[in-house]
Amino acid sequence: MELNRDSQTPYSADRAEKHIIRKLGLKVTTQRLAILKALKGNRGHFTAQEVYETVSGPYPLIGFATIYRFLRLLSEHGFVTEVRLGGLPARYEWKTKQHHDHLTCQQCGFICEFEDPQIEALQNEVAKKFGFALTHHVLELYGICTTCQKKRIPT
Amino acid sequence: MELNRDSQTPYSADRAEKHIIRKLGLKVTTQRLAILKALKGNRGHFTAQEVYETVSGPYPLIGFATIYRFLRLLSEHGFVTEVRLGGLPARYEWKTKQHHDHLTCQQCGFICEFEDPQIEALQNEVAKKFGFALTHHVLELYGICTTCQKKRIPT
DNA sequence: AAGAAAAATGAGAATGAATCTCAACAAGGT
DNA sequence: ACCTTGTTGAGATTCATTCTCATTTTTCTT
Repeated sequence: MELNRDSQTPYSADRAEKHIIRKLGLKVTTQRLAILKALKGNRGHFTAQEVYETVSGPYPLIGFATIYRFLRLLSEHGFVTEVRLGGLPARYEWKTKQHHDHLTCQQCGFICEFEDPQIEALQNEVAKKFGFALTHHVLELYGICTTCQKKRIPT
Repeated sequence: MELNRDSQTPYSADRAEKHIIRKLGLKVTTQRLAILKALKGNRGHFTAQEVYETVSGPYPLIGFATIYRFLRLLSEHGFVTEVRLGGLPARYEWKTKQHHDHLTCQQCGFICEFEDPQIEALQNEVAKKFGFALTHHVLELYGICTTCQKKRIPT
Protein backbone atom coordinates (compact mmCIF):
# COMPACT_ATOMS: atom_id res chain seq x y z
CA MET A 1 0.00 0.00 0.00
CA GLU A 2 1.58 3.19 -1.16
CA LEU A 3 -1.22 5.50 -0.37
CA ASN A 4 -0.34 6.51 3.10
CA ARG A 5 2.63 8.61 2.19
CA ASP A 6 0.90 11.92 1.70
CA SER A 7 -2.67 11.10 2.41
CA GLN A 8 -3.02 13.25 5.49
CA THR A 9 -4.04 16.82 4.98
CA PRO A 10 -1.12 19.09 5.83
CA TYR A 11 -2.71 20.60 8.90
CA SER A 12 -4.35 17.33 9.79
CA ALA A 13 -7.96 17.80 10.77
CA ASP A 14 -8.25 14.17 11.76
CA ARG A 15 -8.08 14.73 15.50
CA ALA A 16 -11.48 13.36 16.33
CA GLU A 17 -11.16 10.31 14.12
CA LYS A 18 -7.72 9.43 15.41
CA HIS A 19 -8.96 9.76 18.92
CA ILE A 20 -11.77 7.33 18.28
CA ILE A 21 -9.44 4.78 16.74
CA ARG A 22 -7.01 5.01 19.64
CA LYS A 23 -9.83 4.66 22.11
CA LEU A 24 -10.46 1.27 20.56
CA GLY A 25 -6.82 0.34 21.13
CA LEU A 26 -6.15 0.19 17.40
CA LYS A 27 -3.54 1.61 15.11
CA VAL A 28 -4.42 4.65 13.07
CA THR A 29 -4.49 3.83 9.38
CA THR A 30 -5.55 5.72 6.29
CA GLN A 31 -8.27 3.21 5.66
CA ARG A 32 -9.79 3.56 9.09
CA LEU A 33 -9.75 7.32 8.88
CA ALA A 34 -11.44 7.18 5.50
CA ILE A 35 -14.16 4.84 6.77
CA LEU A 36 -14.84 7.06 9.74
CA LYS A 37 -15.14 10.12 7.54
CA ALA A 38 -17.50 8.34 5.20
CA LEU A 39 -19.71 7.23 8.07
CA LYS A 40 -19.83 10.66 9.60
CA GLY A 41 -20.81 12.15 6.24
CA ASN A 42 -24.35 13.40 6.29
CA ARG A 43 -26.06 10.52 4.51
CA GLY A 44 -26.18 7.94 7.25
CA HIS A 45 -27.50 4.38 6.91
CA PHE A 46 -24.63 3.05 4.82
CA THR A 47 -24.22 -0.47 3.54
CA ALA A 48 -20.69 -1.89 3.41
CA GLN A 49 -20.94 -1.52 -0.35
CA GLU A 50 -21.76 2.16 -0.05
CA VAL A 51 -18.93 2.74 2.35
CA TYR A 52 -16.69 1.08 -0.19
CA GLU A 53 -17.90 3.33 -2.99
CA THR A 54 -17.53 6.46 -0.91
CA VAL A 55 -14.08 5.56 0.31
CA SER A 56 -12.94 4.39 -3.08
CA GLY A 57 -13.00 7.87 -4.54
CA PRO A 58 -9.95 9.21 -2.72
CA TYR A 59 -8.49 5.83 -1.74
CA PRO A 60 -9.07 3.32 -4.51
CA LEU A 61 -7.16 0.58 -2.78
CA ILE A 62 -9.33 -0.47 0.09
CA GLY A 63 -10.64 -3.97 0.54
CA PHE A 64 -13.97 -5.20 1.77
CA ALA A 65 -12.26 -7.22 4.45
CA THR A 66 -11.00 -4.02 6.01
CA ILE A 67 -14.39 -2.35 5.79
CA TYR A 68 -16.26 -5.24 7.34
CA ARG A 69 -13.65 -5.75 10.03
CA PHE A 70 -13.68 -2.14 11.09
CA LEU A 71 -17.44 -1.77 10.91
CA ARG A 72 -17.78 -4.75 13.15
CA LEU A 73 -15.38 -3.30 15.69
CA LEU A 74 -17.16 0.04 15.61
CA SER A 75 -20.50 -1.56 16.14
CA GLU A 76 -19.23 -3.83 18.92
CA HIS A 77 -17.94 -0.78 20.72
CA GLY A 78 -21.12 1.17 20.21
CA PHE A 79 -19.84 3.80 17.80
CA VAL A 80 -22.09 2.58 15.05
CA THR A 81 -25.52 1.00 14.91
CA GLU A 82 -25.96 -2.02 12.71
CA VAL A 83 -29.43 -2.51 11.26
CA ARG A 84 -30.40 -5.62 9.35
CA LEU A 85 -33.77 -5.73 7.68
CA GLY A 86 -35.24 -8.60 5.74
CA GLY A 87 -32.42 -10.43 4.04
CA LEU A 88 -30.90 -7.19 2.84
CA PRO A 89 -27.30 -6.16 3.40
CA ALA A 90 -26.69 -4.66 6.84
CA ARG A 91 -26.80 -0.88 7.17
CA TYR A 92 -24.47 0.99 9.45
CA GLU A 93 -25.18 4.31 11.00
CA TRP A 94 -22.91 6.63 12.90
CA LYS A 95 -24.15 7.23 16.43
CA THR A 96 -23.79 10.95 16.96
CA LYS A 97 -27.34 11.52 17.75
CA GLN A 98 -28.72 9.93 20.83
CA HIS A 99 -30.58 6.68 20.48
CA HIS A 100 -33.54 6.61 18.13
CA ASP A 101 -35.72 4.16 16.26
CA HIS A 102 -36.79 3.90 12.65
CA LEU A 103 -39.98 4.30 10.68
CA THR A 104 -39.44 2.88 7.22
CA CYS A 105 -41.55 3.19 4.07
CA GLN A 106 -41.98 -0.21 2.48
CA GLN A 107 -42.57 1.28 -0.92
CA CYS A 108 -39.66 3.67 -1.36
CA GLY A 109 -37.34 2.86 1.55
CA PHE A 110 -37.57 6.35 3.02
CA ILE A 111 -36.49 6.31 6.66
CA CYS A 112 -37.73 8.59 9.44
CA GLU A 113 -35.98 8.62 12.77
CA PHE A 114 -37.85 9.08 16.00
CA GLU A 115 -37.37 8.72 19.68
CA ASP A 116 -40.07 8.14 22.24
CA PRO A 117 -39.16 8.14 25.92
CA GLN A 118 -42.53 6.71 26.87
CA ILE A 119 -41.96 3.66 24.70
CA GLU A 120 -38.46 3.26 26.13
CA ALA A 121 -39.82 3.38 29.65
CA LEU A 122 -42.41 0.73 28.90
CA GLN A 123 -39.73 -1.50 27.43
CA ASN A 124 -37.85 -1.38 30.70
CA GLU A 125 -41.00 -2.37 32.51
CA VAL A 126 -41.36 -5.42 30.30
CA ALA A 127 -37.76 -6.48 30.80
CA LYS A 128 -38.05 -6.09 34.53
CA LYS A 129 -41.16 -8.24 34.56
CA PHE A 130 -39.20 -11.11 32.97
CA GLY A 131 -36.11 -10.58 35.10
CA PHE A 132 -33.95 -9.57 32.14
CA ALA A 133 -31.11 -7.07 32.31
CA LEU A 134 -31.82 -5.05 29.18
CA THR A 135 -28.85 -4.23 26.98
CA HIS A 136 -30.48 -2.71 23.93
CA HIS A 137 -33.44 -2.96 21.60
CA VAL A 138 -34.56 -2.62 18.03
CA LEU A 139 -37.85 -1.00 17.19
CA GLU A 140 -38.65 -0.80 13.51
CA LEU A 141 -41.99 0.48 12.30
CA TYR A 142 -43.05 -0.23 8.74
CA GLY A 143 -45.65 1.54 6.69
CA ILE A 144 -46.36 3.62 3.63
CA CYS A 145 -45.19 7.22 3.68
CA THR A 146 -47.38 10.18 2.74
CA THR A 147 -45.89 10.51 -0.74
CA CYS A 148 -46.33 6.85 -1.61
CA GLN A 149 -49.87 6.82 -0.27
CA LYS A 150 -50.75 9.43 -2.89
CA LYS A 151 -48.82 7.70 -5.67
CA ARG A 152 -50.61 4.44 -5.00
CA ILE A 153 -52.18 2.88 -8.07
CA PRO A 154 -55.60 1.44 -7.22
CA THR A 155 -55.55 -2.32 -7.75
CA MET B 1 -41.04 -39.02 -5.07
CA GLU B 2 -42.55 -42.22 -3.81
CA LEU B 3 -43.50 -41.10 -0.39
CA ASN B 4 -46.94 -39.86 -0.94
CA ARG B 5 -48.53 -43.18 -1.51
CA ASP B 6 -49.50 -44.02 2.03
CA SER B 7 -48.36 -41.02 3.95
CA GLN B 8 -51.76 -39.83 5.06
CA THR B 9 -53.06 -41.24 8.26
CA PRO B 10 -56.01 -43.50 7.52
CA TYR B 11 -58.62 -41.27 9.13
CA SER B 12 -56.86 -38.15 8.00
CA ALA B 13 -56.59 -35.55 10.68
CA ASP B 14 -55.13 -33.05 8.25
CA ARG B 15 -58.28 -31.00 7.84
CA ALA B 16 -56.92 -27.77 9.16
CA GLU B 17 -53.65 -27.97 7.27
CA LYS B 18 -55.32 -28.80 3.99
CA HIS B 19 -57.69 -25.95 4.46
CA ILE B 20 -54.83 -23.52 4.92
CA ILE B 21 -53.04 -24.75 1.81
CA ARG B 22 -56.19 -24.45 -0.28
CA LYS B 23 -56.82 -20.98 1.04
CA LEU B 24 -53.52 -20.03 -0.53
CA GLY B 25 -54.70 -21.44 -3.86
CA LEU B 26 -52.08 -24.20 -3.77
CA LYS B 27 -52.15 -27.90 -4.22
CA VAL B 28 -52.03 -30.09 -1.14
CA THR B 29 -48.80 -32.06 -1.02
CA THR B 30 -47.22 -34.28 1.58
CA GLN B 31 -44.34 -31.88 1.92
CA ARG B 32 -46.54 -28.92 2.63
CA LEU B 33 -48.55 -30.83 5.16
CA ALA B 34 -45.38 -31.93 6.88
CA ILE B 35 -44.02 -28.39 7.03
CA LEU B 36 -47.26 -27.09 8.48
CA LYS B 37 -47.28 -29.78 11.13
CA ALA B 38 -43.70 -29.02 12.05
CA LEU B 39 -44.43 -25.33 12.38
CA LYS B 40 -47.47 -25.88 14.50
CA GLY B 41 -45.52 -28.18 16.80
CA ASN B 42 -45.05 -26.63 20.16
CA ARG B 43 -41.50 -25.41 19.82
CA GLY B 44 -41.99 -22.35 17.64
CA HIS B 45 -39.23 -20.11 16.25
CA PHE B 46 -37.93 -22.54 13.66
CA THR B 47 -35.10 -21.97 11.27
CA ALA B 48 -35.42 -23.51 7.80
CA GLN B 49 -32.76 -25.97 8.90
CA GLU B 50 -34.81 -27.00 11.92
CA VAL B 51 -37.91 -27.41 9.82
CA TYR B 52 -35.84 -29.63 7.57
CA GLU B 53 -34.66 -31.75 10.47
CA THR B 54 -38.12 -32.10 11.92
CA VAL B 55 -39.71 -32.97 8.63
CA SER B 56 -36.94 -35.32 7.64
CA GLY B 57 -37.87 -37.82 10.31
CA PRO B 58 -41.04 -39.12 8.71
CA TYR B 59 -40.29 -37.78 5.19
CA PRO B 60 -36.59 -38.07 4.46
CA LEU B 61 -36.90 -36.80 0.94
CA ILE B 62 -37.70 -33.14 1.22
CA GLY B 63 -35.58 -30.42 -0.29
CA PHE B 64 -34.63 -27.04 1.05
CA ALA B 65 -36.04 -25.40 -2.03
CA THR B 66 -39.47 -26.65 -1.05
CA ILE B 67 -39.08 -25.52 2.52
CA TYR B 68 -37.91 -22.03 1.65
CA ARG B 69 -40.56 -21.64 -1.05
CA PHE B 70 -43.39 -22.62 1.21
CA LEU B 71 -42.14 -20.64 4.18
CA ARG B 72 -41.98 -17.58 2.01
CA LEU B 73 -45.52 -18.09 0.79
CA LEU B 74 -46.76 -18.61 4.32
CA SER B 75 -45.06 -15.50 5.55
CA GLU B 76 -46.27 -13.40 2.62
CA HIS B 77 -49.79 -14.46 3.40
CA GLY B 78 -49.43 -13.77 7.08
CA PHE B 79 -49.61 -17.34 8.38
CA VAL B 80 -46.10 -17.19 9.66
CA THR B 81 -43.88 -14.49 11.12
CA GLU B 82 -40.36 -14.24 9.80
CA VAL B 83 -37.80 -12.89 12.26
CA ARG B 84 -34.25 -12.11 11.25
CA LEU B 85 -31.78 -11.18 13.96
CA GLY B 86 -28.18 -10.22 13.48
CA GLY B 87 -26.83 -12.13 10.53
CA LEU B 88 -28.40 -15.33 11.77
CA PRO B 89 -30.65 -17.54 9.71
CA ALA B 90 -34.26 -16.36 9.63
CA ARG B 91 -36.63 -17.87 12.17
CA TYR B 92 -40.19 -18.66 11.33
CA GLU B 93 -43.00 -18.79 13.79
CA TRP B 94 -46.54 -20.00 13.37
CA LYS B 95 -49.05 -17.24 14.05
CA THR B 96 -51.73 -18.83 16.18
CA LYS B 97 -51.27 -16.47 18.99
CA GLN B 98 -52.11 -12.86 18.45
CA HIS B 99 -49.30 -10.48 17.71
CA HIS B 100 -46.46 -10.27 20.20
CA ASP B 101 -42.88 -9.08 20.45
CA HIS B 102 -39.69 -10.73 21.62
CA LEU B 103 -37.29 -10.43 24.49
CA THR B 104 -34.13 -12.35 23.67
CA CYS B 105 -31.23 -13.39 25.87
CA GLN B 106 -27.97 -12.55 24.18
CA GLN B 107 -26.12 -15.21 26.10
CA CYS B 108 -28.23 -18.30 25.59
CA GLY B 109 -30.76 -17.28 22.94
CA PHE B 110 -33.73 -17.88 25.22
CA ILE B 111 -36.78 -16.05 23.86
CA CYS B 112 -39.66 -14.59 25.87
CA GLU B 113 -42.77 -13.39 24.13
CA PHE B 114 -44.70 -10.40 25.31
CA GLU B 115 -47.38 -8.08 24.18
CA ASP B 116 -47.91 -4.57 25.38
CA PRO B 117 -50.95 -2.64 24.16
CA GLN B 118 -49.58 0.60 25.54
CA ILE B 119 -46.47 0.33 23.43
CA GLU B 120 -48.57 -0.53 20.39
CA ALA B 121 -50.71 2.51 20.94
CA LEU B 122 -47.70 4.77 21.20
CA GLN B 123 -46.33 3.34 17.97
CA ASN B 124 -49.48 4.36 16.19
CA GLU B 125 -49.10 7.86 17.56
CA VAL B 126 -45.60 8.07 16.14
CA ALA B 127 -46.68 6.84 12.72
CA LYS B 128 -49.53 9.29 12.63
CA LYS B 129 -47.18 12.12 13.49
CA PHE B 130 -45.10 11.34 10.40
CA GLY B 131 -48.11 10.75 8.14
CA PHE B 132 -47.32 7.06 7.67
CA ALA B 133 -49.91 4.34 7.23
CA LEU B 134 -48.51 1.68 9.55
CA THR B 135 -48.45 -1.87 8.23
CA HIS B 136 -46.48 -3.71 10.90
CA HIS B 137 -43.56 -3.43 13.24
CA VAL B 138 -40.71 -5.32 14.83
CA LEU B 139 -39.82 -4.77 18.44
CA GLU B 140 -36.94 -6.84 19.71
CA LEU B 141 -35.55 -6.36 23.20
CA TYR B 142 -32.15 -7.78 24.03
CA GLY B 143 -30.69 -8.51 27.41
CA ILE B 144 -29.38 -11.15 29.76
CA CYS B 145 -31.90 -13.53 31.27
CA THR B 146 -32.10 -14.35 34.98
CA THR B 147 -30.30 -17.67 34.62
CA CYS B 148 -27.40 -16.22 32.65
CA GLN B 149 -27.05 -13.32 35.05
CA LYS B 150 -26.33 -15.85 37.78
CA LYS B 151 -24.05 -18.00 35.64
CA ARG B 152 -21.99 -14.97 34.70
CA ILE B 153 -18.27 -15.45 35.26
CA PRO B 154 -16.74 -12.25 36.66
CA THR B 155 -14.19 -10.95 34.17
C1' DA C 1 16.23 8.42 11.83
C1' DA C 2 16.63 3.50 11.55
C1' DG C 3 15.28 -1.05 13.00
C1' DA C 4 12.37 -4.48 15.11
C1' DA C 5 8.09 -6.21 16.82
C1' DA C 6 3.35 -6.24 16.39
C1' DA C 7 -0.76 -5.11 14.01
C1' DA C 8 -3.30 -4.15 9.72
C1' DT C 9 -4.25 -4.78 4.97
C1' DG C 10 -6.31 -6.97 0.80
C1' DA C 11 -6.68 -10.51 -2.95
C1' DG C 12 -8.83 -14.29 -3.31
C1' DA C 13 -10.79 -18.35 -1.33
C1' DA C 14 -14.33 -20.03 1.76
C1' DT C 15 -18.70 -20.03 4.02
C1' DG C 16 -23.47 -20.23 4.44
C1' DA C 17 -28.24 -18.71 3.80
C1' DA C 18 -31.40 -18.30 0.37
C1' DT C 19 -32.84 -18.55 -4.48
C1' DC C 20 -33.06 -20.33 -9.09
C1' DT C 21 -33.28 -23.92 -12.91
C1' DC C 22 -35.36 -27.47 -15.10
C1' DA C 23 -36.37 -32.27 -15.90
C1' DA C 24 -39.07 -35.66 -13.47
C1' DC C 25 -43.12 -36.16 -10.84
C1' DA C 26 -47.73 -35.70 -8.41
C1' DA C 27 -52.46 -33.51 -7.70
C1' DG C 28 -56.97 -32.48 -9.01
C1' DG C 29 -60.47 -32.00 -12.37
C1' DT C 30 -62.81 -34.52 -16.14
C1' DA D 1 -57.31 -43.75 -15.98
C1' DC D 2 -56.03 -39.27 -18.45
C1' DC D 3 -54.23 -34.95 -19.01
C1' DT D 4 -53.08 -30.42 -17.75
C1' DT D 5 -50.86 -27.75 -14.68
C1' DG D 6 -48.57 -27.04 -10.38
C1' DT D 7 -44.87 -28.94 -7.47
C1' DT D 8 -40.66 -31.03 -6.24
C1' DG D 9 -35.59 -31.43 -5.42
C1' DA D 10 -30.60 -32.03 -6.81
C1' DG D 11 -27.48 -29.18 -7.85
C1' DA D 12 -25.90 -24.86 -9.52
C1' DT D 13 -26.00 -19.97 -8.44
C1' DT D 14 -26.01 -15.73 -5.98
C1' DC D 15 -24.54 -12.61 -2.77
C1' DA D 16 -23.20 -10.80 1.83
C1' DT D 17 -19.88 -11.64 4.94
C1' DT D 18 -15.82 -13.86 6.94
C1' DC D 19 -11.38 -16.09 6.73
C1' DT D 20 -6.41 -16.89 5.31
C1' DC D 21 -2.00 -15.50 5.01
C1' DA D 22 1.80 -13.24 2.65
C1' DT D 23 2.93 -8.47 2.33
C1' DT D 24 2.90 -3.86 4.05
C1' DT D 25 2.27 -0.21 7.76
C1' DT D 26 2.29 1.52 12.17
C1' DT D 27 4.32 2.36 16.42
C1' DC D 28 7.79 1.68 19.84
C1' DT D 29 12.65 1.66 21.06
C1' DT D 30 17.04 3.25 20.77
